[in-house]
Amino acid sequence: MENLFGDTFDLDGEEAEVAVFADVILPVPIPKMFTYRIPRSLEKAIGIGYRVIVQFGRKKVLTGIIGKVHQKPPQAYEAKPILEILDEQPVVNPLQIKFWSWMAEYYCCHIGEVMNAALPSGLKLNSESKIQLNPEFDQQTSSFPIDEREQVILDALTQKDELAYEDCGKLLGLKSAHRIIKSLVLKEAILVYEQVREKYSPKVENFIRLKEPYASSKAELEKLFNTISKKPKQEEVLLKYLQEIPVFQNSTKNENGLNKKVFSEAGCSTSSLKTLVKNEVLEEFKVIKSRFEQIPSKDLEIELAPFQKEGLEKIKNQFESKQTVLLHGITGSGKTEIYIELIKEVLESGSQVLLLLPEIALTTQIVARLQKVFGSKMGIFHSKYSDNERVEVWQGVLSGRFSFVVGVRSSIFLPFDSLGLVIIDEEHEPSFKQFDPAPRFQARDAAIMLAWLHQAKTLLGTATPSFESYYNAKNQKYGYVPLNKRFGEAQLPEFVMADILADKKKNLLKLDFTRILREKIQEALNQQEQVLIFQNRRGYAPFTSCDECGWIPECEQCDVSLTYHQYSKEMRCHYCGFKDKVPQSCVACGSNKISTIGMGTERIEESLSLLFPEARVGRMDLDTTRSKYAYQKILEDFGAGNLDILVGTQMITKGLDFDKVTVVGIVDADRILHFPDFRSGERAFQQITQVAGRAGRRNRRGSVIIQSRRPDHFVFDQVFKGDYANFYLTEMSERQRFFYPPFVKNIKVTIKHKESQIAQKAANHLANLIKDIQVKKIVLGPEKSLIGKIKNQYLFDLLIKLDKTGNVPALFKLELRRCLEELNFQKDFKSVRIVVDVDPY
DNA sequence: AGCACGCCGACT
DNA sequence: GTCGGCGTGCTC
Repeated sequence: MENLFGDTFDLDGEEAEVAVFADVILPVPIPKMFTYRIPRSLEKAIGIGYRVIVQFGRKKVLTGIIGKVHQKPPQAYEAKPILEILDEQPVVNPLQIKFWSWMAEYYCCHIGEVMNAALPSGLKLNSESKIQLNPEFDQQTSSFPIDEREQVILDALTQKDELAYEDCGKLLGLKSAHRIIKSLVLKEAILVYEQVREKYSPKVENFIRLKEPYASSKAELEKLFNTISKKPKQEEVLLKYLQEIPVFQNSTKNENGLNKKVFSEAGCSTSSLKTLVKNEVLEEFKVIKSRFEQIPSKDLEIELAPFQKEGLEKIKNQFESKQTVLLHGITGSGKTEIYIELIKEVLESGSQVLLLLPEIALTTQIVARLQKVFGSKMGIFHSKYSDNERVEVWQGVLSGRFSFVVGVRSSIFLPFDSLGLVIIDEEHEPSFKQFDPAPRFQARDAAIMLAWLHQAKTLLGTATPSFESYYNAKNQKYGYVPLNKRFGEAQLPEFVMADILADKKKNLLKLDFTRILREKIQEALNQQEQVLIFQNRRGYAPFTSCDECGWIPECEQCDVSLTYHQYSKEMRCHYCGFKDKVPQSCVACGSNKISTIGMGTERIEESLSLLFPEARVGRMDLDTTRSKYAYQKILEDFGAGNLDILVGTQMITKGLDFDKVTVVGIVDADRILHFPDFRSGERAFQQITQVAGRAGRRNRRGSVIIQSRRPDHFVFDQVFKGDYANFYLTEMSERQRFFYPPFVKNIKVTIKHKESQIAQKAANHLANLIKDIQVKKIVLGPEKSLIGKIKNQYLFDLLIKLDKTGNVPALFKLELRRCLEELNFQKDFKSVRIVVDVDPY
């Protein structure tokens, strides 16, 4: 109750009659939180970050997260109650809610979408609509007639207590049983309800132990052996147990028991085991096991080279005044050792550490190395992890089991509460940017924000900084620490340009390989050394075409040709997932001369086998590393010397240290260079430098052979000299002249509709609305998207180049939201979908 | 997004 | 009539 001054006061010493409300974040793309009423019974046990179950809409039940607790009743509607609280402790902390809100605002999406990306789906609950018989219902006395199909449902419900909504349709052979169910509900014959199920299930293993009195009395045990001596199978089981668990030496050993699978592995009879359990000699019990092994940490002393020590000190110095530091260390300069030292120090101070790695680097040596140092306090967050594994990492961070996490892009969402340091390794990697779905965030930038929220430091490490980061370092926004020496005085490789066109003219180009590259490979093979061949993935998608007329199978719903998937032997659309059989004859001319051309790497692999029949050639790309451990296996093979040549995409450039690699070849550098994108120069520099870094580490000088049609391009020269700074300056003047990032902020808006005309009109209209926003900017387009149609939706793009100064971007985004609302308000454009991508790639 | 509701054409 | 296809509007 409120008095005149707005104060609350107690009635008879009881608690004030003020209802408590919660703003709940729900996984729906609606730009707000939803206010629910907290029932009295739950008031004490609720706060920010708890998962709750609420009803949303007519019937659907959803998991949400409490974003705010307050006492302001909503004006326009009656708040529904929270149905249930799922947790004893919050699974999300207030800092995370702040982080989510920031992300939604910055990347122009909804907080529900952020939550969707942040929570492992094992923590999200789904509800399923079910029906059951209404206990009040009696068909005899009911005044409603039940028709034939309704009877089918009712009969089914006498067999089973409940039926899933979807199954009712199947039962009747209908697409949807909606009408029937509705009618039955109206007749009060059935009840509809929502069933929620927890998705996460802990890993449970069965254990066996000896029961009393045998466990504590030798005499009893001897008696037992006498009685079962005629049953050799049972005796064997018992002996196996006693052999593994010396019961009388240590009674706790028996308490903990023996994993049941030990018996089956030892070939003991499982039925005898069962009998012993039944006869109460042994007992079976369940133990919840972590999905992650316990690994002891060895406090390995790592001796830093003097230049690394110096680098470390510089980083720490710069952290005094700067939140973020860019560590620009050439390949082989030993950034990992520096990370380890820093991580150790921060962990000792009691704070948490997050190390972000690009996806493809996560399966490599660096992780194994870190694990040796940090053991079980290090959590790994993988993109190939199952749902259950993700939930366990999440809970591990929550419980404090993991104070240090190494992970991919999405690990910025883990429930850290006291980060002290965030490291982003390979900071320049474009894979830190999420394209689809929303939130379309750049994990590096988001991590810097996250660190700021924690008042933590951020270290960006790379051999080839992104221009954005280097620019920030130059402008004193970030600290900057260069590391120019290679560990162990390893030499820079020798660079050789191979002119594709010149060789072609002289007929020296064989199966895409120039003479010089072939010679270098042969040399290496003769010396028992290894070779890496790099092929860019872009532009080498596998496809199928007709040899007679050139027909290429295309997706019916999208503007792209179908790609050939070797492992499943089918044609697939990358954009909508459409699948088709590999065509046996040409649809256009009927010819049966259809050929399928695989990935670029596949072709290169074949060519190499033909050119060097004695060499053992391996391949590593998306196709060959689809399974969880395939990646490691190929690398192990190569590392052990079971392969002479390894062909691969980007993957082979990540964190590999193979001493025996002396030759690195880039088959087609032009594909990297001439990509229609303002970042293509930057990318080319980065990729070539990274690939080159794999050549000749320790004591041998390696060679890097680059094949190109334009060997005189200035990028190559700059890469050879390792002259990043100069290359940066050249490119940056271009970017400044043509208004590219980092001089402006790019925002891409994509307009989608299933009718080309409407999409175009809407795009034009939106462009005009945006042009009217009163900030400094350039609006380009609308233009048909690179891929004009996806999933039967026509796409048009707008690109906004925005002044970055002050609060212009924030202001603009606010106005942009208004424009989008205004557009969708017009009745012609009601079903137009719009996607906003801030800082697109 | 997901789901209901309502309107409409097609087919028994 | 009844099925199922879509467009539209709403969700605390």
